[in-house]
Amino acid sequence: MQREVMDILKRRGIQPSAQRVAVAEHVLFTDRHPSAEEVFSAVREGFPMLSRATVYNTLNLFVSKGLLRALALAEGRVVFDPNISRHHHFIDERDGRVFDVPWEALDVGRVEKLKGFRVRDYQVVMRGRKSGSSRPR
Amino acid sequence: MQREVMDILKRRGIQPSAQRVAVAEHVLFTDRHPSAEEVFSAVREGFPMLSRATVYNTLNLFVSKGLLRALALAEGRVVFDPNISRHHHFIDERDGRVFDVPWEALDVGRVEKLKGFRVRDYQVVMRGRKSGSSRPR
DNA sequence: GTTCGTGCAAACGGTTTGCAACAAT
DNA sequence: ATTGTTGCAAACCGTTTGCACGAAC
Repeated sequence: MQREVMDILKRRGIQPSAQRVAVAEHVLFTDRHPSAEEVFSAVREGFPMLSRATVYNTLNLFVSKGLLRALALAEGRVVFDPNISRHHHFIDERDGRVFDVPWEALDVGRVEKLKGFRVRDYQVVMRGRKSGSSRPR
Repeated sequence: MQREVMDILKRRGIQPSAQRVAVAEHVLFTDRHPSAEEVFSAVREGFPMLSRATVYNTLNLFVSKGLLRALALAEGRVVFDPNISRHHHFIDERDGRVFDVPWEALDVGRVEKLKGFRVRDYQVVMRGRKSGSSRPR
């Protein structure tokens, strides 16, 4: 695992320090859209010598290297999404949790033909309540 | 104009103080999606005895009364949109400006049928470059 | 005189930056 | 020696809050 993560980092031109690998392990393989603070406390449990600044620096580094996307969907907090491919997002209005919605699950038409705008990227942002299992982890 | 704004506020159960009317005049009839800071400096030019806290309180009051929508589209700042009806948004990646895109300009299908999500509201968020007039105001 | 709105400054939460220490090359 | 990475604390920015004053009913 460590090995694999180190390779991913190197492939993007990121020097794989111990802290960066630890952060990567927690953020690259999740579908939970963690905030910087969540990453910080989670990683620190198994890695106490880790500072908040390093987490922020590392996450921003990953974003700039294309390993993560930063999402500013809800106000006041940015969350990170390791899913780089096109997809949509659903936000649970109760607790602010963010869920990925597959690109093929929705049909969006006429975006490319919009007059006056050169659309480089787009997504549908939905808000509502997740139905089914009331509070899964 | 003042008269008209006062009526709008009263109709929503908001006591129309001088500051609230001044803020309303600047934010209710614009398509520019101003931030709180922008509202503050703009309104203060014609109304110097106005504090930042009052602007924030007033904008939040307007949101809670349904006169405005708060949008957290770009990170680090919330902007306010007096357009309450359904519409989409386009964000110019050069300068972060936000534009409304009419609801009918796009086709979005299969949102209501999404398994596992009860979608109460949604919009398409697009990013790219505004074409045509390079820097309109 | 009670309620409501305001201004001010302080507090706040999330994020960034400056800097000195340290590790790796 | 140079370069790059970390931790710490301070700075920072947008926003909220506590409080006392003042206006309106």
